[in-house]
Amino acid sequence: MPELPEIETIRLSLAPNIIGKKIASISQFRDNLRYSIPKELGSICVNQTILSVTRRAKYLILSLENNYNIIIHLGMSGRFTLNKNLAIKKHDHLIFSLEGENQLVLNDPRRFGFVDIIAKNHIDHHKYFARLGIEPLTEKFDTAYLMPRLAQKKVAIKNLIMDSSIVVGVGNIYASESLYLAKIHPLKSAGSLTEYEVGKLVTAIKSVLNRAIIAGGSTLKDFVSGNGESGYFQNQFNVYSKAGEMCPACLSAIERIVQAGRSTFFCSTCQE
DNA sequence: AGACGTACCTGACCGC
DNA sequence: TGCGGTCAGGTACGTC
Repeated sequence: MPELPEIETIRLSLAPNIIGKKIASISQFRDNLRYSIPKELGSICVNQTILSVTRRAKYLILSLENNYNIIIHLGMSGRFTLNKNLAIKKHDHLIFSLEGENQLVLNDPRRFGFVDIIAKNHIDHHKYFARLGIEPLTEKFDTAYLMPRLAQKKVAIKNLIMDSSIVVGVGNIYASESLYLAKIHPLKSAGSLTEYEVGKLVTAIKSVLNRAIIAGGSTLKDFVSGNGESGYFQNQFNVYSKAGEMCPACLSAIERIVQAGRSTFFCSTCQE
């Protein structure tokens, strides 16, 4: 499900409703998602107030007053929503009951997501965070940053922009959409891009991600914000999931190929 | 090192 | 109606 814009959408929708709220209790319905859920989750979180909700890459981070962070990754199919004491649904794995009647519910059918607890001052050294590249929506992500990291690389540019050790948050949807916008062929080797092309790519990534956040993310099947609302950026896709349909610019048929086991969509006329 | 493939898991969809 | 195959937004790890 979620790439950077979807996680950011969840963060924006949850923040005003959970910051300052105390976690009254935790209900846990299984021991593990992709990885084990820490046994000390309850003892660390209960009776703690949530001070902030931030995002790093595709991780949601709930900071507690005791200097611990709850780390949540939604994998491919996770939802993290604020509900009012509804009945427990299939694939609800973890419920944070807040003071009052609201509950934060983690629901994840495929269980590719995971949850961890990290002491605040250790987060950058944690194994999930230590090797992460920079955030694409910061000023530091620019041609000067990216150019030397592409140099000499034979890997296809599509795979490279999905490499979280270089730049985080660009998943399979937004990789295809960004390359289309930059008019760069997804199979092109990263090291062969000119400085001009790298500049266009940087601009395209920022533009696609920002527009997706404004649209509340992309709902392909089941994405919803923290308030349960669908996104609508999927209506603005130019190429993703549109094999055989017409390129909006040149009317050629959009093609689908497979790279590193993932579908890539592009226009071979516009993206040379 | 880098380029792959595989594993993790459920559900939706398609053709037969 | 059911069965088998394919595909799906992500990440870590193993192997050449």
